[in-house]
Amino acid sequence: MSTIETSPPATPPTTRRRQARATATRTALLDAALEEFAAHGFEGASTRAIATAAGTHQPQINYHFDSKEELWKSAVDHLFGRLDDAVREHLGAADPGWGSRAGFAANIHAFVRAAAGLPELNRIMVQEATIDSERLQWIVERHTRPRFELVTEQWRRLRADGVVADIDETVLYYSLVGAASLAYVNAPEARLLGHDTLADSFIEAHATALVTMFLGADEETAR
Amino acid sequence: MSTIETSPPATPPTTRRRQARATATRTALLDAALEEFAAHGFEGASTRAIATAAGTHQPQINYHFDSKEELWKSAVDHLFGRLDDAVREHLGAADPGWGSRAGFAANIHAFVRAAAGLPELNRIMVQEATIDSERLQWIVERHTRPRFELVTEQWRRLRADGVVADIDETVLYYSLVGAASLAYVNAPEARLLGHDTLADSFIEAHATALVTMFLGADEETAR
DNA sequence: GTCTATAATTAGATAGAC
DNA sequence: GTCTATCTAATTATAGAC
Repeated sequence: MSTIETSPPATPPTTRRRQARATATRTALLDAALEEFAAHGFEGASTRAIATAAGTHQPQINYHFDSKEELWKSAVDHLFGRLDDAVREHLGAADPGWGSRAGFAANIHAFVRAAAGLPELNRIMVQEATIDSERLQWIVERHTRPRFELVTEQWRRLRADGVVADIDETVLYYSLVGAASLAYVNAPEARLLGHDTLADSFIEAHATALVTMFLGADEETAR
Repeated sequence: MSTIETSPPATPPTTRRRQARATATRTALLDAALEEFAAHGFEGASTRAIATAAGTHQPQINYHFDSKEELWKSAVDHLFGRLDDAVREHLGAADPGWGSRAGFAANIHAFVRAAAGLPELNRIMVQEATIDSERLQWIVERHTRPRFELVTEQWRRLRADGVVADIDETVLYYSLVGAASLAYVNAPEARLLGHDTLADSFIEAHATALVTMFLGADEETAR
């Protein structure tokens, strides 16, 4: 029927436009919240400042997210989604998986580049992980634990097969994540020291160096 | 003269006791401030909570330190002093210096152990380094830059001599500091994941692993 | 759904008694 | 030097007009 291309009488254009506007407000609030939470921590961030940065007013936060805490959770979920997207993008179509030295190396490379592009993620993580709280418990069960289990499990296998160095998997996890993220978490500090850690040349040198240090020289290449 | 062992008339015991009490209050406030600032960041920390944790009242902070900002600076100075003490202690009497592989290794080992014992230090650093501010500029010029210059200068020399891997010194600095500190900064998170990163066994395995990864296997030992 | 106005709480800092 | 009481400003959340 030809009524398909006309707007349904039950939902007039004004409603649709209002919904689109509401979605835009929500998105703007999420983006602004990420920056504020990353810069000042949950308790130090101001909902007024977030709303102003999003170009709207402070009560909109309670309308769209109920509370400051729910806004934070939504922002963190959104951020981990972007991390997964970025890692997948950097891995490319031919994802080699984690089960070999080359696969683990590709994932380190992709994670370093993703971490550089999303400094807010590790800034929020490091600010929340310093003290036990309901928020930390929420983020650990929802986001950290699955990733921790994946990396440590794969390292354990490679280690058992003698492919990588004889290093405890928890030691490996925190050393690797710390080595991969601090240069971007502390980018403002590095800039004051005279170094641009967000430059492509730094990121590439960093990723390559980490693969060499954590996995050793590639014997395939050495032959 | 025998008057030496009697208390001087100009400074009666009550004054001395009051001064001792004041020093105790100052110290208690500094210790409490370190925990609060490390846990919640500068803006999230409450001077009321700090005073209560120190067993005194909130106006004492303004009396002893003028402002919240001055309290923070005093706490950070105190903390870096403790870091230097801890590193010196872990190095022991026979400090080999930085100028050789063994010396660099000894300093990595000592820094890991010191970082594990002072998690507040890297927590405060990572919270301040995420955004440019007057506090960040203060801490960089006063504490970070001298340490950054020392480490990168020594690495540059060892690298030029072919003693260590061909890795940029800024890449090395942030990878090393990040790898050495995250397990202790994020100790509450690790505990929720079921791992005690503050245990001696973890610290020792961690320090040994970092030396191997960043400096390669010791050829002296390999012979 | 968005706005203004405001309630209720908490923040850092100050005044003044002792 | 330490305390109680309080000031001013900022916080999150809510009420109600439009």
